[in-house]
Amino acid sequence: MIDLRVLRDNAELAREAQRRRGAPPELVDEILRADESRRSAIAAFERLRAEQKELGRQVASVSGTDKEQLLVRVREVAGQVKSAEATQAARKDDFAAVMRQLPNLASPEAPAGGEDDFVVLEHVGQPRDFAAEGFEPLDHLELGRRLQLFDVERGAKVSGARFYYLTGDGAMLELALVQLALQRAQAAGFRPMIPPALVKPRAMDGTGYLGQAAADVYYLPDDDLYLVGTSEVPLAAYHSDEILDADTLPRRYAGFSPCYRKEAGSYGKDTRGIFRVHWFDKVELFSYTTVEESYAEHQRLLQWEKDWLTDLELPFRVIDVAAGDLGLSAVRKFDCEAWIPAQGKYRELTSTSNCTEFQARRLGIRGRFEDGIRPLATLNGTACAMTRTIVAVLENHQQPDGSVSVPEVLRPYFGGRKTLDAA
RNA sequence: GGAGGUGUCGCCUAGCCCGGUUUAUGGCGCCCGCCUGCUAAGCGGGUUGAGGGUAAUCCCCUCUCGCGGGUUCAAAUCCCGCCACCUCCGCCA
Repeated sequence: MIDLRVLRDNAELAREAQRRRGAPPELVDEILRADESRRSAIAAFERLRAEQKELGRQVASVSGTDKEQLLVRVREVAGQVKSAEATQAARKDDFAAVMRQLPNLASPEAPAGGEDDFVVLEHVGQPRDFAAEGFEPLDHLELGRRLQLFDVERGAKVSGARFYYLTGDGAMLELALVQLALQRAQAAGFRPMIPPALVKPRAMDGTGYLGQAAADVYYLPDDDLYLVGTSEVPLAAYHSDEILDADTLPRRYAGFSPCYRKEAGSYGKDTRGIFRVHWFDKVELFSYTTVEESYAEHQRLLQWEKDWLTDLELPFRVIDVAAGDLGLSAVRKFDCEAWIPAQGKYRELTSTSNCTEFQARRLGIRGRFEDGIRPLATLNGTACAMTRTIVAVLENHQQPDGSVSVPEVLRPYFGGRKTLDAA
């Protein structure tokens, strides 16, 4: 069951954190009230249940008129137990329902404010000066057309807007990125995983995606299954309802899966090319550790992402996402945004979140420590989201003749080729 | 999709037909002790797990026999639904 001691002890802190992310602080009070009535209902039920049990023992050991008399009393208690049990169950449900609405508490270190209040932590690499090189950069769609790397027209014909086919070297480029990302992740201690992309409601809700992000999620009503928007979901649910021994921590996984997103509310945004699509493939990093360790682990995930983008020779910046833009589950989030020349902007390529105990509580993921059993912390981070990485690689590594130079680290996957050229 | 079978405390297993001291039997493993040059063997004891109460590693309570309902004063045991696994058939990559 959910441990509320921290929330009780830090009710003021919790209210403050709620305010910071724009959620109603009354929710904290509501939760504490629901918790109280749940507790008293449970206590009442347990008292009656104990009495019933004791009477039952007596019934079993007597016979004749004594038994008949006892049974009268025992039936009465049984009735009370039944209603107390129902009350208790209802109070538990009430509590669980109100508890689910509570977002994770934003870290005090996260910048205050909303979507636009992020803080830029650093810039890595220099955007190319195309003017100095004497040519105007093409956007990824134009490059993709010339090199026949993907086909958005036929994607739309077959599946609708925001779908695409990766073709030829484009398909090979994705597989190269997958292969390299998984290899590097494995070398860094992450166990490669290919998880299911359809999950039950529990997994989706437990990771926090049925809250404010629910509109973005594909659902199959006939089967009561959701299409995941990231393999974070099956990787988090992997250890649901398990107790992991402390000496097996941290557990690190790298999942490769398709990701499905409705992109509701983004009509008209990023409609060109494959920058924003309803489906893409992604390698995702995921860690289970302790809350105390989670902050250092978060930095490690960020460092992994920075090294990856650096090795792909992409210029990028790192931002510290503001409290109001964290989503339900994260206490802190860092995004790496790569420079996209044709847009003249930095755009999100990777994102890493520390969810502390939020997902672990909802999914029943606990650790066994010397001083007892506690929820773990979960963290996730993008290793490589294929379409956006392809966009960034194409645009940043394009050459005046419309070809694209292959980053050094990817060349082994192209038989040593140094460029992608028109067929 | 169809038919049949199975699901018990870390693992194996008894109990289920015939509901009641089941706080679930036994073995393995594990822990403690004895014995023994050492080790093994042997002997004795302990050992389901989770949640909660409490200052508390004492103690107490609740839940726990795949999950959820039902019947009953009482369910591992009877009834219904669901899930997972196994075997066979069908279909299929």
